[in-house]
Amino acid sequence: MEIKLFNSLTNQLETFVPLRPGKVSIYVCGPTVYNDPHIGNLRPVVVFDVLRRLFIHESYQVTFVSNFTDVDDKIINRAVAENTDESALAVRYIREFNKVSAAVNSLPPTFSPRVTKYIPEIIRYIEDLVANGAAYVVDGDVFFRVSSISDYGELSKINIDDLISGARVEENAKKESSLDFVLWKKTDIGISWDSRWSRGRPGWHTECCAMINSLFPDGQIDIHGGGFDLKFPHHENEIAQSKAHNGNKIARYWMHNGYITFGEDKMSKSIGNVILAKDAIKKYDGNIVRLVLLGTYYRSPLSFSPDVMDAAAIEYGRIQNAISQLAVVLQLADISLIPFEKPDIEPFLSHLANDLNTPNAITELFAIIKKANGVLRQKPLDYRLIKKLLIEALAMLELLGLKVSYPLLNVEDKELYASYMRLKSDKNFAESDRLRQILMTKHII
RNA sequence: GGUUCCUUAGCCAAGUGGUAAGGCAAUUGACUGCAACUCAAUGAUCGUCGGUUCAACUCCGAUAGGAACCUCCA
Repeated sequence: MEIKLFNSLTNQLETFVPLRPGKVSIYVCGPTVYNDPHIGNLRPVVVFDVLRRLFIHESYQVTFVSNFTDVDDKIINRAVAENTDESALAVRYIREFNKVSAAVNSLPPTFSPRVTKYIPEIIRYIEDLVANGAAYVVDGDVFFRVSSISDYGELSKINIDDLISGARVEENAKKESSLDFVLWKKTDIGISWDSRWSRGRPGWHTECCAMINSLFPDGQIDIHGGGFDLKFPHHENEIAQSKAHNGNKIARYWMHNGYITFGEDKMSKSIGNVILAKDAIKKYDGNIVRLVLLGTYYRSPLSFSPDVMDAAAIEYGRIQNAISQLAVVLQLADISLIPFEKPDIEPFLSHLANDLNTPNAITELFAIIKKANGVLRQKPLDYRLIKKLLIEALAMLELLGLKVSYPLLNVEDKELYASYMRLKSDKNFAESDRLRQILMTKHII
């Protein structure tokens, strides 16, 4: 199936064509690990996981990379404040991030590189840039020379002159131009490494370049993803460095997910209106959080509120309930749950393939659920149809990454169910209600 | 100051130049021994004002309101 993606670089919907046939490389900018992740951090985790699942379904061999930024001022400051070291702090929040990612059923990345493990690669990358004139050294700091490349601003669509005139940035006297950004920062505070320029640490923008350059041929990938806020300056600067270093734009397709808002405001650590991922998952459920995150087109802002969560909880319950009933009915009739044919989920897939339109895809899922609930009430049960619907629904849920469970009945369960039905038709309601309670506890009805 | 984007029923949220998906809530029915589950029906002319067009929510312009980026941030 043809997969169309909205490319932020061209601002157009484009048909996906891989760099290498049958393979897809996806790199998603991961978190700076200085704090508990909030639900906004989870949006790219879920969105790009669905993209990955779509590619897997379409028989691509997917390499999925998401990094951890474990060198950063915030980490250093926090480590100092907590009287611990950066590494311990980073490890703690990496673990926390992995935990909530797993809780929303996102597949673990193929690679999860950490900046601290790529220092030699980063230094080498910067050395290359200095060597070819794209970077310059001033007093132990290294800056990227934006004027050395063409079309700076092509991703964020920012006009360089406007950027310079409208800059709120405090001018750094060391830089040749206010557009130039730091690649290596001389420092005597916090974690640092030796380089030929100074003892210091890398700037933020080089890590992704160095990692991608190390992990992929020609330092080029198919899809680079992340939040909208990374477009500028982070991704713009990645493109700039890669142009200077490898002569390419690092990625063919750039995808940016929208923010999660709370009320009208962006949910942000600096505003302090965040809902932590672990709290949302604890209060509701990873599946429900995931359903909320997929209920809105990934490029649109998503408003998060208790109302939205409650609605999703009900929706998820309905999905779960229908799946469970379908599976039980089949088992009571001793029909295998193993698929007899490939599920036909064409409309669902085409919605996903249309730039990951998960809201419309979910609508297809609801259509199946509604149909199933009707079929389950028909008098002579149409087992073939029931099985077909179950298999289709499960295939959709797998692509969305939503987990549902259904009971597996043993002989005892089936006998219990039969007794329940017999007592009920005998109008022995006292006893049938007792069995019903047991069956309900086992989630069989 | 510069740039980009958004505005669809009570809430969430898709969408196409030809008279608006879906979900939650609500109301009314149906099913039912009771309950749970479930099903059906009912609601918006798409911020406002103009323009283009045979036809616009969907294109263009203006206006109001909101948001984001330009500084660490998914």
